[in-house]
Amino acid sequence: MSQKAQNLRLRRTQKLLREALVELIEERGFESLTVGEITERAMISRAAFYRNYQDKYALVEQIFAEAMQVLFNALATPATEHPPELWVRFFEHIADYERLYRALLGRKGSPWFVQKMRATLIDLLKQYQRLAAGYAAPRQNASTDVDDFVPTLLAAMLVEAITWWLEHQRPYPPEAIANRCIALATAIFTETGTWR
Amino acid sequence: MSQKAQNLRLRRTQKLLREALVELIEERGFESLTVGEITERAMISRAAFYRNYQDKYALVEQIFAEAMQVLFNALATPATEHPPELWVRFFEHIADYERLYRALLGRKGSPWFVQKMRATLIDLLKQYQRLAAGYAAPRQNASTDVDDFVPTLLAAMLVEAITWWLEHQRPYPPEAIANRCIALATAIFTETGTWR
DNA sequence: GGGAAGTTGTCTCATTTGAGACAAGGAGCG
DNA sequence: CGCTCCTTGTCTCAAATGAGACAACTTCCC
Repeated sequence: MSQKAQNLRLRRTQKLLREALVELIEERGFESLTVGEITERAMISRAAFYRNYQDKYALVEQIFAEAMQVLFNALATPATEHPPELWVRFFEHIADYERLYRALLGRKGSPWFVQKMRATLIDLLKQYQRLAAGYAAPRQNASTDVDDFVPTLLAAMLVEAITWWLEHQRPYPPEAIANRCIALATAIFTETGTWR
Repeated sequence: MSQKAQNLRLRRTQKLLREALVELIEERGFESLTVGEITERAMISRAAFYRNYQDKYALVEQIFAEAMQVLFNALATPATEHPPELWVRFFEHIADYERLYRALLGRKGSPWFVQKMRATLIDLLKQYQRLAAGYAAPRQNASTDVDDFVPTLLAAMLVEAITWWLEHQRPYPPEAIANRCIALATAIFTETGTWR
């Protein structure tokens, strides 16, 4: 992975594939795409694709994993940040990768990827939940009472929020959508007693 | 040439270089660009550049030559076309390659390329002149009395027209600018007695 | 003038890629 | 069912590229 990252040819191949993928999803949707179409648009050989990826899903997974890495690095930069800032940065990240997320989550996107995005958000939400709980009132045995129910519903809500935001040409800035989502999340956490 | 054209890697390398070149000209101008900058942006190695091109001028020459080839193919498609159609197609071609020509001819472009463009247009104008003369009144010894003076001035005028058109966001369609240029050219040809 | 830094143009060798063929397995259709 | 067409996933060998070093040259700045 670190070996690959510094190899110009592999990075270039991946970049060309990523751009071709986004273009083709916008034109024809993800599910019906063939590996041959993607590689033709990307101007690389089909053999080179299969040397680097198992299938088109593996390509998306790598692209998504790298985007998440960028996000986590951005989130980790100032260590002493307050929780709300996290979600602003999250939506800023979404805005940075707008074309990618709109393609994958939108009408022509992939149910499979939507599911993947939800799973990632569930993890992020559980981390956030622990963090917020820690800020509010540190407990001795906080590690066991975090269950999946509320994060699962919130993740679905967030994916919808992202999709709506991107498909409506981002009607307001990242801060605004982040704050609205935080308000909703806080309400739900409070309501269900999971929060504080 | 025909060998190279069907080689995916060479075509891809050229395409990446062309896009990087246009981007960098827009940002920093042509003259001060280094080969290293272009190859870095294009995500290819400097060694690969020098394997395929002598220097950055050779790169521009190839890009321009291929654009001209596309134009000539477009011009040649219907053989029984009237002269005016030629210039409409010419400006349509300019519009197709807008970014390239704007970068190379505009403020951040290259005097060297402007000169090259003029030379190409002089050739095209002389062909057009012979063609028009042939349509109007075929002569026995038409090949000797075509001199360079009027084509040279007209070419300079055309380059200015193209540059103006592109730098003003193409205020009217190809047909309109073509017809205006034809009107001017006809006036000059008529005035100097070179026409008919 | 002279030194430092950057650029050019060239080279070699390891690595990645392209072309093309192949079997296997759908998907659509008569 | 059987047929055709397309896609997948894998393989080999030839060809292009990447990394890195190099001398020669320019530019810039002291």
